Amino acid sequence: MVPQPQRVRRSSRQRDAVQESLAGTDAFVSAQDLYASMREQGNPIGLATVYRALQNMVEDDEVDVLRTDDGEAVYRRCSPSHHHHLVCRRCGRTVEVEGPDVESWASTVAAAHGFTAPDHVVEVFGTCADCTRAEAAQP
Amino acid sequence: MVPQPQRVRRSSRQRDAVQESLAGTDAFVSAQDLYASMREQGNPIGLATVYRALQNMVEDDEVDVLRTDDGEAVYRRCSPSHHHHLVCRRCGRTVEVEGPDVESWASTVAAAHGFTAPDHVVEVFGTCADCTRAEAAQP
DNA sequence: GTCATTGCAAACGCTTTGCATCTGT
DNA sequence: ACAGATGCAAAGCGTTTGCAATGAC
Repeated sequence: MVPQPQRVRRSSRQRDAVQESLAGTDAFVSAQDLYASMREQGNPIGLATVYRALQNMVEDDEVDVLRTDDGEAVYRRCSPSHHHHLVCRRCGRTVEVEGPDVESWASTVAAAHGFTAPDHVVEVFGTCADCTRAEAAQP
Repeated sequence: MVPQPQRVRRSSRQRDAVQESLAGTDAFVSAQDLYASMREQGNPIGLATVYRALQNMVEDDEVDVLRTDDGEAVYRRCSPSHHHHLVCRRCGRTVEVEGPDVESWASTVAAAHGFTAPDHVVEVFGTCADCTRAEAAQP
């Protein structure tokens, strides 16, 4: 495995703004959402710049990215170590969780079928406490 | 929960062809791939029809669908019961696996954070035996 | 001065939709 | 005959890219 050359990154107002915006939430947000909210807050930025900043952060393992069922990419700042997510299907709030059991289960299953270099994606969806309450009040 | 009205489906040459095409493989394939391979095999069909047929099958729980990292939807015929997938990242070959441990882990984690109605997505990726051999021969 | 970054608009690729036509029942 | 299915082309939508201008170091 190559240590990957890690391109030089210059800092800039826009890049910092994206990071800050991402730091301000616990939810997975799309590039479009970020773009819109940054503009609303009087923070001029180009859509392409948002995408490029996010791409860079993904490369640098500063954010997690996953695809929604309708194909949109959503991003979230994350801790650098391996982990999984518990995502509220209503409000998008996210909790990082660890699952040592899952890790071993995944590699066992892979090995049992002759698969090597196992990797896995585990996302748990649910309705968070607040939203469960909200749904009970107004279904 | 509503028993879902389950729309009427008429049979047709094209629809049957899509089903048959899906039945012939163990891999997750995209709508575009299906479209291309069906045409190659002298089976005229419209791209929109492929998409519509696949949508119907997903609604009827006849196929699984998931998104690749680049946002393409890929489909695979599946057994009706709950299960997870072990997918070869090289050739797309797929094995359905069960993971009772994972099920319980997911609901435990959800409950621990006050989340209700847990659901989860677990996909294990790896390189299958054949592809591991192929990679060793030609990296 | 050099080279990464930005913004815009155009290009892309996958997917969906409108609509007239065809077809299964 | 009625309602669903088809094909084509056009539209949608999120994302990427070309390119000239700008800004960091």
